[in-house]
Amino acid sequence: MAKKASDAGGGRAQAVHRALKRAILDQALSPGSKLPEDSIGERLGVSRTLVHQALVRLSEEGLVDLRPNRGATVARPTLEEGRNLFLTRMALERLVVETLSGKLKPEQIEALSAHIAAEEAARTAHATSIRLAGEFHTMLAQMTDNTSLIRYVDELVARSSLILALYGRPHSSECAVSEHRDLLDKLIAGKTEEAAALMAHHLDSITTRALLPKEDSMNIKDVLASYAAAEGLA
Amino acid sequence: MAKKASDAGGGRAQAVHRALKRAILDQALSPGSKLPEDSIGERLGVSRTLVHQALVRLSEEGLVDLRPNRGATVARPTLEEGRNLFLTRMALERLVVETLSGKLKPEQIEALSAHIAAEEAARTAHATSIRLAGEFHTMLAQMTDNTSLIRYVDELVARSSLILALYGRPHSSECAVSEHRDLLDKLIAGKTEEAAALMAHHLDSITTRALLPKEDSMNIKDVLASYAAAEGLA
DNA sequence: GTCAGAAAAATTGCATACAATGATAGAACC
DNA sequence: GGTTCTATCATTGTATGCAATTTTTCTGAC
Repeated sequence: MAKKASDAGGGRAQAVHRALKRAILDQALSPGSKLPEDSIGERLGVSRTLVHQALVRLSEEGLVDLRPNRGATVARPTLEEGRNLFLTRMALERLVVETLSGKLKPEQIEALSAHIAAEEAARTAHATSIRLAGEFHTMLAQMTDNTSLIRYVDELVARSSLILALYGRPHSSECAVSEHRDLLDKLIAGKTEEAAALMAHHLDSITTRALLPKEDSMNIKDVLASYAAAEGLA
Repeated sequence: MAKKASDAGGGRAQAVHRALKRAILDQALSPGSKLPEDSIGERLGVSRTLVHQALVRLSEEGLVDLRPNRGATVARPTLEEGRNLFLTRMALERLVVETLSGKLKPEQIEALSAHIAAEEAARTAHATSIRLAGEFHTMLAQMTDNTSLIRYVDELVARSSLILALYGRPHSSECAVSEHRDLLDKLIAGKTEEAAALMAHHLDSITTRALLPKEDSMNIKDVLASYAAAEGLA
């Protein structure tokens, strides 16, 4: 008989890692949330050991802040980190585009096309929209067959989701879907430079569209600051 | 009182990770070597738990091959992985160069210059030569203040060392030192494109110079294959 | 009411212990 | 002699337990 479904794809350690990662990216755990090892372990039915390992790994991936002896929290990347992250993404995804341009196989084109359709269908659901948009980029990376490239793009896309969740405007990812389709067209046609430019523009517009603090994500200090100013205080 | 020197820079878990990483990169542990958890733990004076965590982490970084329930070995990257890895490096280090060009501060220039001098001094010692050459690239990355970029370049440089150790010709890194100095000059002068081109050429020449199997690293099958061909067999 | 200090609780870091999986060696059989 | 089955051993994967550190709560003074 097969192993338990929850173990799919590796040991339980990896399962815990995936579960937490998924929870963070789905914003079920919002940035800044505390992540106590034993309550997580209890909830997931594993020991603290495995949760600890998963948290360490997530902190290496930048999804979790881990301060020694003081516990883990869901990461709250700064705007500066966000901008740097998108710069790195751009460098890597340019390589993805260059690698793939004119070399996509029919079934790959099929899969990408289907995914874009799914993105269009999910345009209203904000959270899944972000997820699907990210998955498009990881799909592209996957097709390069370059393991380090795949890993890094995956990580950066995941962190990007976190950043978009933190700083993104409500409807910032809507326009991106058409850009995905345009990009795919250029890739199929083998127009490498145009595709690369499109990818650069795509990521740049995500950055500039999103990387401005949205109103309701301001912290208490910021909120009070404006009231204080209005009253001539502090 | 300060902590024990061996703990410097984080918990013991990280100390174990650094120790193993260093041992691998120094080729004290050669590619393919078995890495049993308890003997390592005994030797380092820590429990298997920490060794296990370090090995998992190293496997994520590509320095260790970890097969479930079958133990860890020092990674033996394939030539294909090596080529892909250098492609990824090129994409990222181009970003490093673009970020740094014309913006190096005097003390940074000083540090880089001193490092290049050290490389020249160590030209005879093959192992340290590889290490110093790598450190030059990680120093550059560090100066970008882009944390994801730093992390990925660090990782790729480390893996590159492994690959050079496996496939590099005995004296393949000698010429690279002068290229480092040329690159620094272009960076200081702010000639971004020239610097980027130089970096590309630098990495490319490392690749083509090194990524051909050296004679004594061929495995039995390969060795026999050439004999078989010479005799008109198989 | 607030502030400082101390005791208690909660939480992490690590080691040890146990269970499960794979490797190895020996015996039985062909 | 070689092959297969089995029993033993070695090694990993995970849980539990203990010590250390941090946070919280309680107490008492001002």
